[in-house]
Amino acid sequence: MSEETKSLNFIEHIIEEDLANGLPKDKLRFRFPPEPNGYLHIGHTKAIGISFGLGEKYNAPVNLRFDDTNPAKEEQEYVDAIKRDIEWLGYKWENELYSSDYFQKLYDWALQMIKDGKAYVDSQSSEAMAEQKGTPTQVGVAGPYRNRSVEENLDLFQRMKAGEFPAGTHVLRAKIDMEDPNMLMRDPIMYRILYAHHHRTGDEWCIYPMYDWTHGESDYIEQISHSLCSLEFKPHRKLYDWFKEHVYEYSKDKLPLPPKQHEFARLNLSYTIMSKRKLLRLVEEGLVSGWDDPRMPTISGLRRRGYTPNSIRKFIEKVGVAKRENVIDVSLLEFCIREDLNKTANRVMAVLNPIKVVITNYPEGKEEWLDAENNQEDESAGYRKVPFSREIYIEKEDFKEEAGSKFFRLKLGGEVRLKNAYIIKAEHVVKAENGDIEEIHCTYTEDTEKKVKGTLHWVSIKHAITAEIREYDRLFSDEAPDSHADKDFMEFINPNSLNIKTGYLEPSLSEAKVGEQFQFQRLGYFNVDNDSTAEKLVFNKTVGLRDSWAKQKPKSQNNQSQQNKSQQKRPPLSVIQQFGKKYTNLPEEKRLKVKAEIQDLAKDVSYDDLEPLFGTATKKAGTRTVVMIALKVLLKNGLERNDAINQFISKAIEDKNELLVAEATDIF
RNA sequence: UAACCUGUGGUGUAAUGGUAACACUCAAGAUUUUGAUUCUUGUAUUAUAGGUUCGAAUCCUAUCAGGUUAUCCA
Repeated sequence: MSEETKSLNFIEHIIEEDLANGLPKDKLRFRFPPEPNGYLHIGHTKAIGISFGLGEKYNAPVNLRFDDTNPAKEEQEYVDAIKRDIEWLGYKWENELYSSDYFQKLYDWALQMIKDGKAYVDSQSSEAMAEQKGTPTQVGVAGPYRNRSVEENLDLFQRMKAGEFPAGTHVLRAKIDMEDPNMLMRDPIMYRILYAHHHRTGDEWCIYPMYDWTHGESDYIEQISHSLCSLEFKPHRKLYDWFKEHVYEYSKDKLPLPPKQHEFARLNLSYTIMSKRKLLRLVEEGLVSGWDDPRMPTISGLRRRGYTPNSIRKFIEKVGVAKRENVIDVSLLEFCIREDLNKTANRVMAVLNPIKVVITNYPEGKEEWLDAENNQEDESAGYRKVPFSREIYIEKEDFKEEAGSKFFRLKLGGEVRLKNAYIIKAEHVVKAENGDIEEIHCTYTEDTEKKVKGTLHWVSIKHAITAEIREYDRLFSDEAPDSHADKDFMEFINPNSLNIKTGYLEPSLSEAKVGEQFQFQRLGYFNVDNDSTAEKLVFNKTVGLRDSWAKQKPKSQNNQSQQNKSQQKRPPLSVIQQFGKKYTNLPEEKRLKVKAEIQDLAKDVSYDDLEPLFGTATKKAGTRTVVMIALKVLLKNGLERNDAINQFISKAIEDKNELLVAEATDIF
């Protein structure tokens, strides 16, 4: 029910308006139209989420339509993968459809267009046509075949279909306007000859319709009410509408609803690439193990990495829908998966960088099976037993011989709690000749009520099982790897995006099944990879836990430089101007604070920069006031008065705003 | 330098002429047998300049910035 109070995005506004203007609700129909030439990635999820989400919201059908008009690139493998991914995300399509189902209909309409003089066969080379097309700043010119007779066009087009011509010799073009400022309107190609085997129609056709001719008409045939796509199709809209208006004239009796296209900004994720072509390159050049490599932004990659459908849908919901370019921070995706897994994943203990701890006052050979809560966020998750013994592993970085009071973990002479077990105290260390610590000798107490600051996870060495642990880092070291005109995105590949190690896990994990998800306590969320076998467990690290301790350590270099950057970014005067906008509305206490800040900033402002602001509109009293404050500082620092200054001040004294008058009088 | 689109905290999204809000990030604190979770608090925003209006993020004009468009791809 909280849905009702949620604000609408611009597409929902459009739909609401259409409904208000008389579109019956049962005419609402959407579609998701992938080309089966690659795997779906997180960017597609946005488009999927929008169209299928709208379907769910309005209880309207959503078609899954494969835009399969280019047999050279498309394969059944991709159709299967796309269906699997959409299903996995939890969406249900009304009909599974293919643009290739409409080839005959499209062909019939094309014949009609030719008869109406709206299309013609061109027989030039693609180079010649490109030349005639002009450029964005220069209009195109008509080619020599533009005015062929209807009979000739009809004859040629039918013979194109019959396979009488080699590929590339003729095309069918819409006859629109070679001078249109929108280049897509300069007689776009509708059909080309292609002798390729189509994954559905086989060798039935040797002419294939182009995207613009196919896509909109497929929407129309399916009676899609709102055809939603990403921003780069905006210029296509004019052509979409042109085709639509013509076929509508031919078929309005049977197909009464002309669809409308609307465009939204597609999703970009920081530190990743979204282009299918580029993702394919990563696969083909072996930089990743496949389309479902856990580092890939593909849906299959995210699935294997341990992302849940829930978390991805939540992410898309949070990202929103609008028309401006955007780059979403990966931290939002990480937040969504943590939020989901925090509620559902059972907690277990695993040590990834082990160091041996010997509990000297615990009897040799003794073992205890202690109770451990599976998930404190979920009471129904229950308890399990974990074995404890004299020798355990803890993480290397959980121990320091000496450390300050901010280090809550184990140090010599210090006490720490072992999760689900006892409290131990580090007595001394055993070192190898090279100085490396080999063992930490501790004593334990059974008084677990005692208050200690730190709690560590651990595993009993005798009982531990081993597993391969795959830890991932971002695939690219650059925030926007494919946005550099002068550099190939491959230059930004992070060589350390995969780190494989052996982990020591509590024995309950020997039962873990492929796909099962856990929280390795204090480390992160992990799932069992497909590569796991009965002999060898393999885990993927889905995402780490938030770690405010890790953040503290590199503070000195990291944070400061970041802060400096943001401070340097804006010149002092523009900061002052910003203050000016709200200055007159601030509560007094805050205003004084701001004023002091302005006075401080004004020291770095030159008169030449300030003077233009004397001309600020009369009604913008706030800006004039802060300029006055800044001016005062400049005068105090030795600036000579001139006519412009005097005029500015005397005009201010006559103002109706008291703050401005006060500042001006003060200076006067 | 043609046409079209877009400019709201660091990031993303609301507010549809009437108190600029929500989420993530970041920071501080409380709780905690995970330095997690949870809770509280905080920093920070309408690209610029004019105009219309009692009142502008919203409408108008200009400027600036970014993006898109020239495959027989989709």
